[in-house]
Amino acid sequence: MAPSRPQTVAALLADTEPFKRLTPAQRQRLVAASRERRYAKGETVFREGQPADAVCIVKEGRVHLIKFLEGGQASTTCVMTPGETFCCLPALDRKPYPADAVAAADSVVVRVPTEAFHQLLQENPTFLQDSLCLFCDRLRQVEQKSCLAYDSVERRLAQALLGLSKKFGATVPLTKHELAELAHTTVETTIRILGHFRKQGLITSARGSTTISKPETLRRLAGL
Amino acid sequence: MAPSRPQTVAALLADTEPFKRLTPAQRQRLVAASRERRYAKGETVFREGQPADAVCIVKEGRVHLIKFLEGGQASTTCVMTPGETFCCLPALDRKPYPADAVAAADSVVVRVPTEAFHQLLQENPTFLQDSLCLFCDRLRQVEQKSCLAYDSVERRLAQALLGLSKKFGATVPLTKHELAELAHTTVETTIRILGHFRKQGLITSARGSTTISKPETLRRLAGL
DNA sequence: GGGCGTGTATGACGTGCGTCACAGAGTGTT
DNA sequence: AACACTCTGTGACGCACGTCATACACGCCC
Repeated sequence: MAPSRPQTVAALLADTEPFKRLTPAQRQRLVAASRERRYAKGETVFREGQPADAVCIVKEGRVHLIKFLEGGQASTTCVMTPGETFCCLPALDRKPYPADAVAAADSVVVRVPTEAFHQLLQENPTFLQDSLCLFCDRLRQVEQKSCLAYDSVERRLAQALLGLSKKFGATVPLTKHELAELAHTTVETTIRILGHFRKQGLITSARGSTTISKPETLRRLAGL
Repeated sequence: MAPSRPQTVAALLADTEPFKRLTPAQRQRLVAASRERRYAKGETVFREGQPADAVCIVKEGRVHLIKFLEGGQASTTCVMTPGETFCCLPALDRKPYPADAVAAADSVVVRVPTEAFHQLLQENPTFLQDSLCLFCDRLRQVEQKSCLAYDSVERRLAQALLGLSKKFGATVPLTKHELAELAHTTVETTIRILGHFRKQGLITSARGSTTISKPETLRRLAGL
C-alpha cells in the first residue's frame, strides 16, 4: 500500500468543508496532488509570515493556531481537530500564513497544495461559492470572538470550555496551561477559576483534562 | 437636477473598492439601482440582525459600526469615512447585518441594494475576485485586531489614534468618549492616559478633537 | 532508587483600570 | 441672562488579575 493512502484521504475530504460538494473526480485531483505528513507533539506545521504553500486538514491529533503577542506571550486562537480545514485564507488571496500552527499532540495532517486549491476555485463557481460562505462564517465568528475579548476571565474560560466540548465532548483533553493560552490568561488564574467551577460542581478536573458536568449552568455563566 | 445626483455617485464608486475595476456601464447599473440618503448625527443607518438590504458607502460625514456587549456597553469596531464601503459581508452570504451602524456626524450614505450587488457578483468573476480580496484583507485585519484586545489601554489608545490619523490626518475629530468606545475603555481612563501623552508632548488635545504631534514616538508606544 | 521536567495547586503582593462622585468650561436654546 | 447639556478633567476607592515564590504529585530516563 502506498504510504500516502489516497483512498482514506479522499474519504476525509468527502466529509469536510469546503470539499463536500465537489464531484469525486474533482476531489481525486486534489487528493492526487496532496500529501500526508506526521507531526510529533510540539512540532511546527508552519509559521506566521511563511508563504502559504498548502491548505491543511487535520486527520489525526490536534493542531493549535497560535499568535505571538508583544512580549512573546503566546495566544492560541483556534484548536483544530480531525476533519477540520485550516488556512484556506491564504489560498484565496495568496498571502502568507497569518499565524503559527503547532501540533499540540502527535498528529497527521493532509496538505493540499495552494496551487491545486486555487485552480479548482477558478474553474468551479460552486466550489468558489462554498469557500466564500465558509469564509463569511469565519469572519463573523472572529468578529464575535473579538467582542468576547473584553469579558472577564471567568467568562472567557467558560466559553473556551464550552467551545472545546463541541469538538471533544464533555471531557476536554487540554492541560490548564493550554486552556490559559486559549482564554488569554495565566495558568494560575485558570487554575483558581476552574477551582471555583469545581466547588460549584460545574466541572471535574484531572491531570491533562477537565470534564464538564453541568453544561447548562456553565453556559449561563458564560453569558450565552 | 435629480435629488439623487447620479453622476456624483458614479464618480464616488469609481474611486472606491471593490467597484474601481468595474466598467462604467456596470457601475452605471449599480448607480441606477442605488439611493442616496442623509442621516442626522446620532441617527441609525441599520441595526444588528436586520436583513441586509443594502451595501453602504459613506459619501459625507462619519459612520460608526457598533457592537453592544453584555451589560449594554457599546463598543465601536470601525469608523467609516467618505469613500469607504461597509457591510459587503451580508451581500456575499445574504445573512443579516453583523453590527449596528450609526451616523456619528451628519452624514450622507449611498445605499446599493444587496440584490444588484449580488447579481453583479454572479455575472462578473473579476468583481467577485476583487470583493474576495477585500474580504480576505478584512479578515486579516480583524484577526490582527482581536490580538490587540489584550494589550494595555495605553497601547490600544495609541493604536486607535494612529489608525484614525490615517483617515483624518494629524488631527482626529473624535470626542474623548468616542475614543474610549474605540479603545474599549472608559472616558475617565481615556482622559487620564491622553493626559500622560500630552505631558510627554506626543499630542495636543482640544474639545472634540486631539491632534498627534509626534507620530513616531506614539508608534513606538503602540508597539508598531 | 534518585534526579528532573511538567502539570497542578495555593498564598502574598502589587497594580491597572473600572466605578463613583464632583466640578469647571463650552455650546446651544429659550 | 438663565438654564440645560455635553465635554473635559481630577481625586478616592476597590477589585480582578498578573506576578512571584513555594510546594507537591506524577511520569520519564539514567
